[in-house]
Amino acid sequence: MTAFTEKVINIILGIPSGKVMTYGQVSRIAGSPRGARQVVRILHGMSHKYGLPWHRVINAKGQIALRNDAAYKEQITCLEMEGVEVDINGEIDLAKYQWHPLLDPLER
DNA sequence: TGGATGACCTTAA
DNA sequence: ATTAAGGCCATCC
Repeated sequence: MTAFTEKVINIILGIPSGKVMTYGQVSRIAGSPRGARQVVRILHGMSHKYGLPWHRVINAKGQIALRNDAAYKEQITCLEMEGVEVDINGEIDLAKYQWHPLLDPLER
């Protein structure tokens, strides 16, 4: 387990209900500008074991990155249950629901 | 065009 | 076999 992974996990765990974050944002805060894919990997692979709120992490477009899988619908259900308005196409209003963890010098 | 993004695939322990 | 870390490149705007 690397510091990067821990950071990512910590960030994800820090996302409150009703809020979401993007891969790029998480990866940037974690310290890797190009590490979005690792965030993806961590979510996909480790969330299952660690019980991370993977459903609160979406892509930078404000949409569900998943396809029409069961997980896709599951994520929408979870998000709506938390109060996040999810469009029929899986689009989420980042302006309202994107979570800003701390003051990030790297972000923005 | 160029830059940012990514729900994977591969290798290592 | 399982679990974790790492990355480069195609795709979209």
